[in-house]
Amino acid sequence: MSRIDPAKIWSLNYNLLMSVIAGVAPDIAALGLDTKELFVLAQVEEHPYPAELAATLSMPKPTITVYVKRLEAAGFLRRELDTEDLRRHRLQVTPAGRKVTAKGLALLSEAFGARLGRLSAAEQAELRSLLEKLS
Amino acid sequence: MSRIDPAKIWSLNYNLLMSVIAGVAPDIAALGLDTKELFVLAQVEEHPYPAELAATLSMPKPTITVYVKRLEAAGFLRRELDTEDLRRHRLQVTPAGRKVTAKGLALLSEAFGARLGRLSAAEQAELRSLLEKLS
DNA sequence: GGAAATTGGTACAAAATTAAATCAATTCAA
DNA sequence: TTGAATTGATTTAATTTTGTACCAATTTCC
Repeated sequence: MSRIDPAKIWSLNYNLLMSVIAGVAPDIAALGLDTKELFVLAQVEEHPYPAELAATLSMPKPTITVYVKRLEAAGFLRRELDTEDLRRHRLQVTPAGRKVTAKGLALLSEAFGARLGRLSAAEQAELRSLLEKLS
Repeated sequence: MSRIDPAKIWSLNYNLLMSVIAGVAPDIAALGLDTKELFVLAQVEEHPYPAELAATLSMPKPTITVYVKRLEAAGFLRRELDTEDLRRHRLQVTPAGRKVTAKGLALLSEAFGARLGRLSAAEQAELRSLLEKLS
């Protein structure tokens, strides 16, 4: 059995993810959202503070600032000062934001689902389980 | 059993890859290379033409032009007109380029290998096999 | 053959992203 | 307490990335 090179797996995986996202980017853009904005929006419920978003998405803080500002301007997000800690801005997804997130993720699911379709249900579950262990 | 949401898997996977690469980016930079340049360089042997690189890496052509120019200036790459088709520029990795690629990929392997270490050898092989089916 | 369409690559200008510096609020340590 | 250090977020300026338009070489199709 050939030795497994982690960089090889990483790159394989990376190219796969990028090709999928490049494929749906135009459709997501049609929702009035760019892909990075969708990623941010999709994580807000779980991570309602910019600093948390920056950490989980591995993005610089100023980048998050920019996306949040745009998402707010688009009416997908609301910002309010956190009463516990006045440095923090607690983010809230608006109903419109929730709707557009669902649509965007549906597009991504459709596209990536087409690839996943090459795997059996059991293999898909296995993949998810492996990735969760790595995360 | 819970229904598998492809977008969920995609995002999990994306955050994982980004966090790994963000972790090694400084070390790769210390080699005089940024991460995207490393990805380009690592694919040149397999895809020696800019247009091919753009396709496999899902990057716009002008982006490849920029990276190739920098890699050439750094002495990691050589460019020559293809004798078969004078529109194409065939790329060649130089010995210095080969060396720096190996170092960069080693860093990536080390970082991602640390994550993969959470999996058994059999699981790692399974992961690779699943990803190959998807690619 | 030779126009029309396609393909590979680049230049330039515009847009996106980020590093560095900054400010304000909180926490820590004495 | 209080002042030093840390943390959350933003601004500004610089760098990176990319869309658009373009040129040159090749291919297609009449």
